[in-house]
Amino acid sequence: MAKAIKKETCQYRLMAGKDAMEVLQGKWRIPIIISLTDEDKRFGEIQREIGISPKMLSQELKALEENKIISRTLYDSMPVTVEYSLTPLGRSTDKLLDEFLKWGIHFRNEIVGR
Amino acid sequence: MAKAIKKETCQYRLMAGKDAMEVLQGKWRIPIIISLTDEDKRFGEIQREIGISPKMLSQELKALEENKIISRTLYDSMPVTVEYSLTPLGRSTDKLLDEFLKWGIHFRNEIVGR
DNA sequence: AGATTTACTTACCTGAAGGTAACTACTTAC
DNA sequence: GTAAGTAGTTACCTTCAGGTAAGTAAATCT
Repeated sequence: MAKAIKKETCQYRLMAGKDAMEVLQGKWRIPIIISLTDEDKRFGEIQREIGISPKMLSQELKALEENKIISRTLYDSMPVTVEYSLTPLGRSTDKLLDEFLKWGIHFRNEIVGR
Repeated sequence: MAKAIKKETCQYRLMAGKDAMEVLQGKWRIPIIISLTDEDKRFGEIQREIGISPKMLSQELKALEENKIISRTLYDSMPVTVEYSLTPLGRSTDKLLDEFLKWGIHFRNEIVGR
C-alpha cells in the first residue's frame, strides 16, 4: 500500500469506495453494464434499450473501455457492425450489480412505494 | 407494478439501478454511510473523517435523512451535541456496501495498480 | 467580558455532466 | 440515384454538483 493505509480501517474503506465510484458514477455507466449483462449488444441496440443519445453513449462507452470494463469488437461483415461486450473485469461487477439492484428494489418498496 | 414492468426483464433491472443510484449517487453519500457504519458520529466527527465542507455535509445529511437512510438525534446535554446514525434502511446497505468496497479494491488491483 | 467549540447557514462562483440538434461516412436495398 | 440503416462526431447550450469563504447562534471555558 503506497500511502500506508491499513486494511479494515475507515480510511481504507473510504479509498475503496472512491475507487469504485469513479468508474461506476454517472447516469449511464450502470445502465450500460446492465444492458450488456444479458448479452453482447451493438451501439444502436444499447441506445434504444436504455434511451441514451448517441453522443452520451459514445462518450460513456469510451470511458468504460479505457477502464477495461467493456470491449469493442468490429465485425466487417454485411453492413459493418460493432459489438460491445463485458470484459472479465466488467463481469466481475456481477455480485455488486446484484446487491445494487436488490437494494434498489428494497428501497423502492420502503420509500418510493411508501 | 404501476407501469407494468415485469420482474427479471432488463427494463426492471434498469429501473432498480436508477432507484438505487438516485440515493447513493454523488461524491459524499457513500463516504458518509461508510463513516456511520463504524459507529454513530457527530457532525464535526464526520466532517473531519471524510474531509468534507460543512455546507456539503449539512446538505447531504439532509438528503440522506429525507430518504430515511440516516437519523439525526439532538442531545441537549453538556454543550449540545448532535448525533447521526444509520436507520434500519441505512443499515440494509451493508451487503451492497460490502460488495461495492470489495469491487473497488479488486478494480484498484487490476487497473490502478496495473 | 472575551475566546473557543459545536453545528450549522448564506452568498457567490466554477467546471463538469448532460442534453439537443445537426452533420458525417459507409453500405445495402429499392 | 435515392432512401434507409449502421455508427458515430461536432458544436452549442443549460443545469447542477460541488467548492470557497465568511457569517450566525448558542453554550462552555477561563
